[in-house]
Amino acid sequence: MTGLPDADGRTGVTGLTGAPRVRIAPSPTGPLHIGTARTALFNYLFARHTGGTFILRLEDTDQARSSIAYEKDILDGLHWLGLHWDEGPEVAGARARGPHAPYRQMERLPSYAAAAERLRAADLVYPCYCTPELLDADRKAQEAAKQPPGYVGWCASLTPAQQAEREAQGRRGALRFRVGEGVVAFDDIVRGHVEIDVSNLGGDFAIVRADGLPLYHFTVVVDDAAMEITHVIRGEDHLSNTPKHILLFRALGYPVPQFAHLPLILNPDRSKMSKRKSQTAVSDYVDQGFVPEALINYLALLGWATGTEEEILSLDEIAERFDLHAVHKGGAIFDRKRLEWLNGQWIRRLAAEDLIDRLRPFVQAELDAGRIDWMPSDDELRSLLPVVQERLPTLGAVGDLAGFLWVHEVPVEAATLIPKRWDLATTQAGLAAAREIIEAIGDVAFEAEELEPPLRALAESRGWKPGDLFMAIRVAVTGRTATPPLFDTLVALGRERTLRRLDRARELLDTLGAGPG
RNA sequence: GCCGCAUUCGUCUAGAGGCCCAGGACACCGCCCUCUCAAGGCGGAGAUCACCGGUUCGAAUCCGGUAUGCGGUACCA
Repeated sequence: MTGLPDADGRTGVTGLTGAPRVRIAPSPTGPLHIGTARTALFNYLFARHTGGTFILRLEDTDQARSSIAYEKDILDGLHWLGLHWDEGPEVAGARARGPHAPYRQMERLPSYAAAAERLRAADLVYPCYCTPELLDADRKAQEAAKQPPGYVGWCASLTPAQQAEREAQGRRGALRFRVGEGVVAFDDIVRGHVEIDVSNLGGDFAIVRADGLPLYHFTVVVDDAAMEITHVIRGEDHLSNTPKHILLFRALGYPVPQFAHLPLILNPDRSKMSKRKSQTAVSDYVDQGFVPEALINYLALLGWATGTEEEILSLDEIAERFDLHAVHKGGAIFDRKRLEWLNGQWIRRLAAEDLIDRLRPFVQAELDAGRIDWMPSDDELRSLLPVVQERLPTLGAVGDLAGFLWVHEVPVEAATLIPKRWDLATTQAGLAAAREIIEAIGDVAFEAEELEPPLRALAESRGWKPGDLFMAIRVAVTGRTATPPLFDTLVALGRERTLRRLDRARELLDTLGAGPG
């Protein structure tokens, strides 16, 4: 096996001078989050722009919250976005490939144990037997005294004999890292120079739990070193944790990578984007019919700009232009309206066959939900594209836009059937006359160019505004006041169904006329 | 509380001392196109560049302070 890297106690700082190696390290404790996707994107862009390597590593040491279902959601989402990684697990649950495998932390336990042992041998770490209750009481006391909370160090100077005594009682200690004193400084690629005094770190922090499972701050350092990560590109929420990581890199004798902390994506109230206040799951955007091109394009421009006025850019075009130094420092509110606009832009750019392929699952979903009665053929969809493509804000809008074509009967409200400027009698007359004209046009000639002139002529001869006549017909055959262009709609519906729906609408009007009032 | 980070139109942003009494885009409003809805075109409104002081002939851009916001402060990641 390839585990136990650095068990030889390597201490020489070799430096990280080769091609860049970056990683995205999500925890499978929830569905793929927009923020994680953005971090993944920026790592990917940096790797592609610099000819570096992009790695996926799963941080699953929080066994209580991690699950294979979430792992699958994360991998699926990243694949959907087109953010392909060079090393890491391709399929949820499956073994990963790559020179530093495995890429799941629960499969890398021996390496953390070895690293912890090295720190223990150097007395840079010590077992702490404090109970959660004691820790909690300490914290409360500190809060009450307006003191910064932190580990007070009860177990920092236990003698080997005292430790042995506790172990003999069957107590297992967590491992705490001695933070020492001084100031940790680093030059963040996006934030610039940052300095934090070690006294603000909250005391000696735990790197291994009492049950033996390693903790985040520890695993991230051991793995980043083992995987030879050169640039740690992550969310700003980790900025304050960075000194802890640097201390560990040094203690372990590893070269310290470069850091780049990305601005946060915000809720409308400017707090960190959260499930409570925003739609954060990438899968929800997929389900609603956003195309990956648009989400990528949107996310890339959230916290970064090309410096030009280019706005619609593909993943490859963005990678060509990407520069980590140009990333913003301030957080950015997630603006769904702008995402929708971008989505429309990308949908309009799709080739016909591609659009049909992407639309099909959404039409199928309409069928599954019982909102339509049958599946249209690809030919049918293809003939609809000229009038539908520019009207789709999302793929999911297809049912709303054209669903009336694939149902046996369309619900029509009598009230909307009568155009604003018309009354009942005019509408009845209009639909009756229109019906005759439409019926007179044979199946063969049932084309938009054949339908429009005679209907327009009818309106003129009666002194009606064409728009009113067309609106009456529109509502009669679709049940709605907003649809694709009328004549294309009639053609898509076909002569028979158009006539049938006109008849039904006229019957509806007749019952209205016969009713009270 | 402590530590850290941030702050240009409602939103995303351009801007790295004079080209900016601040440009683009989304959203909004109006007009055009038009059978509705979109798309598209044109135009409009919208930012005393958080505030105060300093440096400079000149500051959105440099320095200091203040305010506000956010993040972190776990045997979560």
